[in-house]
Amino acid sequence: MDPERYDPQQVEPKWVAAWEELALYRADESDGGRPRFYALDMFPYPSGDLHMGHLEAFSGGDVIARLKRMQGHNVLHPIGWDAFGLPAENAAIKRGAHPNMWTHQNIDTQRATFHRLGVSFDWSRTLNTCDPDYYRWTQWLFLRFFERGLAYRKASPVNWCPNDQTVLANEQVINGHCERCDALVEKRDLTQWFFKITDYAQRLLDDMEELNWSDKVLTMQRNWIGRSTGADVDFQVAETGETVRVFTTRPDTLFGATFFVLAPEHPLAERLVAGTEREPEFRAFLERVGRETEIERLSTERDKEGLFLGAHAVNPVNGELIPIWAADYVLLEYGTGAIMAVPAHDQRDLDFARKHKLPVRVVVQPAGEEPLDGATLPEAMSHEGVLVNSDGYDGLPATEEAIPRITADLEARGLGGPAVNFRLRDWLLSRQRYWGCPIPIVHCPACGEVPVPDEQLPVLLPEDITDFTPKGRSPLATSEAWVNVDCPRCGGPARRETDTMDTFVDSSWYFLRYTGLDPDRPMDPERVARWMPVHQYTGGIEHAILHLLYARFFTKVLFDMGLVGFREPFTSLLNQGTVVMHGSAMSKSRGNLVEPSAIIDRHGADVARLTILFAGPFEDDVDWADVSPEGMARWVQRVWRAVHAAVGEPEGGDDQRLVRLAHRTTAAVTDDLERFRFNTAISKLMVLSNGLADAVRAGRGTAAQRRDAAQRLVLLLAPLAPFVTEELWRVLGNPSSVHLEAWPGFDPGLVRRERVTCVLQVDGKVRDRIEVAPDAPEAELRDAALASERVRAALGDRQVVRVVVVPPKLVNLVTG
RNA sequence: GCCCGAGUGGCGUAAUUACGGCAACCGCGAUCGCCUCAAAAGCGAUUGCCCGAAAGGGCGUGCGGGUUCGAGUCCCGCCUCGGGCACCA
Repeated sequence: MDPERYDPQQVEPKWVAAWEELALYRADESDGGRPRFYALDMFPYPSGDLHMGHLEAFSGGDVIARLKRMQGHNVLHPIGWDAFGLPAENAAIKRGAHPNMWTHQNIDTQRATFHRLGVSFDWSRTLNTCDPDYYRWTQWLFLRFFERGLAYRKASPVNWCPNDQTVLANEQVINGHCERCDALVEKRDLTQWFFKITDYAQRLLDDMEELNWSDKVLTMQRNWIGRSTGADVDFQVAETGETVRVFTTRPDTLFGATFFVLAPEHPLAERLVAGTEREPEFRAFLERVGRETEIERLSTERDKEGLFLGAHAVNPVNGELIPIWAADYVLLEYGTGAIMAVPAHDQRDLDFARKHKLPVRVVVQPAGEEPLDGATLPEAMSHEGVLVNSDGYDGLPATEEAIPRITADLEARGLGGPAVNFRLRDWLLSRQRYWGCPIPIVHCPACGEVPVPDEQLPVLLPEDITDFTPKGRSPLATSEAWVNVDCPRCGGPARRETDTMDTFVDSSWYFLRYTGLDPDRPMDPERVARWMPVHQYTGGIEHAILHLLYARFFTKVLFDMGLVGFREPFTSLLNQGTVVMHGSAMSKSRGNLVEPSAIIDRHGADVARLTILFAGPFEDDVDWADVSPEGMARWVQRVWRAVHAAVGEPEGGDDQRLVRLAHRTTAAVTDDLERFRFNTAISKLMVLSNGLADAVRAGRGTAAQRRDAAQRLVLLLAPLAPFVTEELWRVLGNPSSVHLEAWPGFDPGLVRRERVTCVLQVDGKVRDRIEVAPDAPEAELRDAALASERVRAALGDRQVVRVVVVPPKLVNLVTG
C-alpha cells in the first residue's frame, strides 16, 4: 500500500472479516492462567442505527477491553440488545409493521455498525431481551420474586401517561412529565404490580461504600433513596379515641405543634367527615385535589389549600388539643400521610398557618435570647438553638439533646419512638403495552393470583395481535385465545395477566446471562462466580438512577436467594458525557443529526473513535460542532507516514532523545488509559509521532531506535485505533495480529529526564531558566541562580534576604 | 430552597492530580510563507492581552479578599453556568 497515503476504506473491511474469522476477541472459559476481566458496556436499545453517544461509550469501553487484553487478561467483552420497549410499538403503529420486525431490523443495522467500528466484542455470546430464550428467564426470576413476596399487586394512586396510555414508575416521571414522550403525567387509582425495592432501601444505601463510582452518581442515588431519620409520634383523635401516627424529623419541636394535617386521601379524613355537615365540602375539596396535575402539586409558589375536619388531636407531650385539617401539601405516599404542623419551624406549615389564621408558637431559638412571640415571627426563623416553651425540656440544645431525649420519653410511654423514612417508593413494574415481557401469572376466580409453573415458561407473547394502539389496557387482553387458560392450580377457567413488564426488568440481570447463555437456567452459578462482578461498566449517565439502581436491587435479591455470591454487580463505573450539536441534543427533527456511520463512511472507524475520544475528558459533554474529524484524519495520515519513514529511510546516528521519548510516552499513555484519560493519551501519542517524524527527517536515530519508537507508537495506539495499527504492524514486518501482542513495558531509567529545566525567580517572578541534572544538589542550584546575569540584572541593588530552593525545579530569591 | 460539579487563549482542552512551584501540552481555527501553471494534499512560521522596531517589560486562569517566598491549585465571601433533588414533614 502507498506509504504516503493510508486508505481506511480499503483496509478496515479486510480486518473486520479477518478478526471475526480468527475469533480474536472470544473470552476463554479455561483462562489459561490469565486473570479475568469483565468489561461491560451498557447494551443499546435498538431504535435505529447507533448514535453519537453510542460511539463515545463503545469506543471508550473498547479501549479498556483491548488494553486489558494486551495486558494479559482474559477479557469478557459481550454485547446484546435491550430490545423490548415502547418505541418499537410506536413505530409499529405508525408503519403497520410488527414490533418484532422493526426491532430486528434495527439490531441488524447496529450489529453491522459495531463490526465496522471494530469493537472487540465476543460475538459468540450475544443476547437480546425480546428473544423467548431470554425473557423466559426474566419470567422465571419474576416468579422467584413473587414467591418471596417481593413482587406483589396492590391498588394505589399511580403515575399515568395519557399519551402512552400506560402507568410509569416514579423513576420514569421527570418533573411531572413522561420520560419517554414528555406528556403531562396524571395520577390514577389502579391495581398494579410492584417490586418491593423499599425492603432493600437501607442496603442499597449501605453497600454504596463498596462502589468505585463517581460521586455524582452516588449522590444521585443517595438523594433518590432519600433516607431521613426522626421519630414516629402517636396522636389520639379526641373525638373518636383512635390513634393516628405521624413521622417527623424534628421531634424536638413537638411543643410547637399548633395543628395537625392529614393528606386529603388519608382514610381517616374520610372517616372524620363522614355523615357530618362538612362532608360535601370535603368531597369537593378531594375532587379538586385529585384533578391537580403533578406539575401543579410540585409548584412551591402555589397557595396551600386545606379544610378543617371538625376534630382534634391530642398532643402526646402536653395533652393539648389541636385542630385536625386536611391539606394538599401533605402527601399520602410519604411517611404516614399525616403530620404535626409546627409553623414556627417549618416554612410550609407557616405558610398554611398564616393563610388560615392558625396560631404560631416558637419552641426553639438561640440560647440567651428573649422568648419570641409567634405572632411577630420574623420571616427567617432559626431552627437551631435551645428549647423554650417546652415543659420540662426548656434549655436543652435542640438537635444534640432534645431530639434523643423526647424520642426516648415517647418510646417509654409507648407513644412512638425512633423512626427512619425513605423517599424511595416500590418499583411499579407492570405496563399496559404489548412489546414487553409477559407477566407469568394467571388470575383464577377460585385460587387468586397463581404463578405459571416453571416448566410452562416462557409465556410467549400472543402473535395474533395487529392493533397496538394504546387504549388504556394491554393489547394482550384482546387475544381471547391467549387470555383464557385453565388455572394451573385447580384446573378451572382462568385468565392470564395481560400486562407486560417494564423493560428495566429485562436489563436488571442481562449482565449475568452473558457469562454463559445457559439453555436450562437463567445463569450458571459457576460461570457467574467466575466472571462477576463486572470489573468495569461503561455507559450513559442517564441511567444513574433507573437502571443502575434496579440492577443493584436485583443483584441483592439474587444474593439473598443464594444465586450469586456478591452484593454489588458493578465494581467500577464509567459514565460518558452526552454528545450534542451546537449546544442542543442531536435529533432528526432538529436537522442536526450526525451518525457514527456517516463519519465511518467518510473517514473510517479509527478516525471516528479517535475524534470522539480526543474531544475532551470522557465524562464531560462533547459538542460535535467543536471537534474535527478532518484534523484527526490528518494525524492518522501522519502516523502512517512516520512509521513507514521510520523503517524506510536510511538510518542516522544514536538519538537518546528519541529513545527517552518513546519510553516516557509508554509510561504516560499506560497511566492515562488505565485512568480513562483517553484525550491526554492521544495527545501524548501525537507528541511521539511528531518526535519520530522529526527525528527521521533530521537524520537522527539508528534503525533499531527508530523501529522501537515506531513499534511502541503502534502498540500504544492499538486499543484506540485498531485498524491502522493492525496494518502498520504488518508494515513493521510482524506476521500476527497487533491485538494479540503484549502491552509494552518501559525502562524507568529512560523515563526520567536527563536534564530538567530549573526556573530562577526573583520575588516569585521568573527571570531565567537553566538546564540542570535532575539530582543537582541544592547548593549548586543556589549558586547558579546567584550567578545568573539575568537574575542579577533583575535584582539590581536589592538585597537577597531569603533563598527558597526546590530542587531541581526552582530557585526563588526573595528581596527585602 | 437544599445537594453536587464546573468557570483557563478565537474554540476543544492541558498543567507529571489525594501533595501549591515555568500557565496554556496536544489539537482545531486563523494569518503568512514554501511547493504548484493552479488547486488540493503536504511542509514551515506566527497565534493569551498590552507597550515596544527589537532586546525586553507589564498584565493574565469568573469577581473581591486572605494565607504563603510563591496560588489555576489552599481558606473566606460573592457571581455565573451546568446537573440532581424538591410541599419528603
